[in-house]
Amino acid sequence: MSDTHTRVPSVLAADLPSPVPAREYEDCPVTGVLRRIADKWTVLVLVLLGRRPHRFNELHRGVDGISQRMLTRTLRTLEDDGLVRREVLPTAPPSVEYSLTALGASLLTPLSALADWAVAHHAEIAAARNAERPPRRT
Amino acid sequence: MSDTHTRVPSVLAADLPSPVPAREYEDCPVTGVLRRIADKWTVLVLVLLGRRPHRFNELHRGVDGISQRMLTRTLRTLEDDGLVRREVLPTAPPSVEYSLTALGASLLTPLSALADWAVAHHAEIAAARNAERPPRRT
DNA sequence: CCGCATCCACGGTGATACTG
DNA sequence: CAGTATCACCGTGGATGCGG
Repeated sequence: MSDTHTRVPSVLAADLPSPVPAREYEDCPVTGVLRRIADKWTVLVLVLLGRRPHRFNELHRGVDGISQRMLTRTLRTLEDDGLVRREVLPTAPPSVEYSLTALGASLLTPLSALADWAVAHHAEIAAARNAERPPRRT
Repeated sequence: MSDTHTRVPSVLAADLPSPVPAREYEDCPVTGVLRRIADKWTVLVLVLLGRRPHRFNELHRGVDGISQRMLTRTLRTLEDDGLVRREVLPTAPPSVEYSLTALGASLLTPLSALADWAVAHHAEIAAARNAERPPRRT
């Protein structure tokens, strides 16, 4: 594996000029969306909601280790971004159901592609990370 | 758009039991890889290197706004994870060339899927974010 | 049951200056 | 040219307790 700077399909190779002007990366949808979902809990919540709607404490129990604060924050941000829908059910006491919007559901597909890559290659990354570094020659 | 918790293909829906045990998300390759590449500059550097190899200052000029410090850090981490290869060229003065490894190049494909989604939907996210919030009824 | 407020620790990021 | 070193800021996230 030596010459691997292949032509990349899709927007990754197509969109960015070089030098990259400031707006191209500050407003970069790719980086923006990535940072949006790359926090500690968002992906897991999306995955659970991708299976079926959940109530708040159901998610709280389902995502082991998450605090109420972070679950609330995560759900609120997902709701604000239109990825998750919040519905107050007329029960007693009131319960709240969270489910994916169409937008949120559509995100799961490309997320799956990245997930597959991660599952397939994370061991290689871990191996490379643990390998000895050659001395920093300049 | 009301009932959108469709069956999700791939590992996203398949792998995680509910309740999710701690190890399933702490070591979660998906979240791990996401957090790995979701910093401010990594994607942009990967994109530029996906087109062709670059020298250090070439990248520094190519990614407008990045500091020397962050470029060094980004490249070092990418190198440590086996996504980028660093080669010292026997010129005078010595120059250093960075290029993608096969692993790094393979990441660009799923990244493109997410990028396409981001390009297609980031406006909807922005619109939802700017919309008025209904009052928080409980 | 659901969510918010407060306090606090940590890491990512930036500005600047220095070095082989 | 290709980095290192130092200082400082701020957003993320964890713990705990209160409120509707």
